[in-house]
Amino acid sequence: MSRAEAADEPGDSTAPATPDRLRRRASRLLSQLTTRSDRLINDGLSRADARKWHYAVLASLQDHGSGSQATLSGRTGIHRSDMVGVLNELAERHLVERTPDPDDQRRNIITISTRGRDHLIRLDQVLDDLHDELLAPLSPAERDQFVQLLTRLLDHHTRTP
Amino acid sequence: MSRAEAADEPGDSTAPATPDRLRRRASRLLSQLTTRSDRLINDGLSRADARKWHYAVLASLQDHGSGSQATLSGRTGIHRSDMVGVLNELAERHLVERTPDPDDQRRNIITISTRGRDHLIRLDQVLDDLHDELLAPLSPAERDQFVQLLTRLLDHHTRTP
DNA sequence: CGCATATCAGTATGACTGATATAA
DNA sequence: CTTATATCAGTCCTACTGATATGC
Repeated sequence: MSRAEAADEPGDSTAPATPDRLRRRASRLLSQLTTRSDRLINDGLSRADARKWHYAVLASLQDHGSGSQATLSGRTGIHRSDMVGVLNELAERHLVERTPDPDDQRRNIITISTRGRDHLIRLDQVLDDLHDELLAPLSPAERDQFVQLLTRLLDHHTRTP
Repeated sequence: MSRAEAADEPGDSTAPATPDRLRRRASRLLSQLTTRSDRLINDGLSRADARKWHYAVLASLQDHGSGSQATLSGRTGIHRSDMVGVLNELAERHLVERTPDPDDQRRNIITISTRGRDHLIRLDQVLDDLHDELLAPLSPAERDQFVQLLTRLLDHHTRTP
């Protein structure tokens, strides 16, 4: 708890209260890091003819089974109105199938195809490598803790909007 | 519930090693958390007639002294072409002054005003509260570690693009 | 000349809003 | 009549690109 900057003079010429206060703001660190993270991931995935949304949908289908577009929207965090376009791209590549739900004519049931499963395996490998690059400076234990902290924060702000 | 989301029992042979692999990807956690963090910060700052860029520029001026727009751009991470508009907003509010550099006619020297210093103090208080909300689920020690991990990652990716 | 600076116009992206048709 | 779903059109924000005028 020893903060070496307890005494600062606001009217003084050049005496910062905290050295580099900008660099300590979690919100700024988050958004700047995310900008770079997103670029890294997007570039890497585009080399595999994919986007991060593709991965999210395919992984969700694989891990939690088929579902309507609204269901997938909730699972992946992709907005309902953006889901249409993502599924169009996935269907074009024959990675998912979109069939009308016989029980509810408003819904489509989205199913992952065999090709989709294969693709997902590749994307998981690509993402493993990319995350290795993203988290390069951290030890395995630190990576775990980082993910854990992020998860707790996100959960908190997801349930408490 | 309809039977559309029924196949979510991972009892088959291809059960995922980690349940919910989507939720473990640091890149996804980062971008989703940043979305919420940005919204929190933007909303809070807009109630104080400010944006996060305003804070970045004012804090940079206060902590590192006056400088050209290009200098500020480097310090704050705000893109050169966006700096113009930010400084227009700050100058409108008389929080900074933009004077031509006598030594180099291409440059403007940006200086924080007394009013700007006062405003910065307010913004720092606002941001303290907002970060308290942002980091609510974490203990003080965890917040420090979170900031530390983010800093190391960002530094790595800033110096190694 | 090449280079840096400030400025402006425009792009690409992502999250989102609002409206609509359809069906429950 | 109200709600849910899928879809479409368009908004707002942010980071960025490219071009230009000017001065070093």
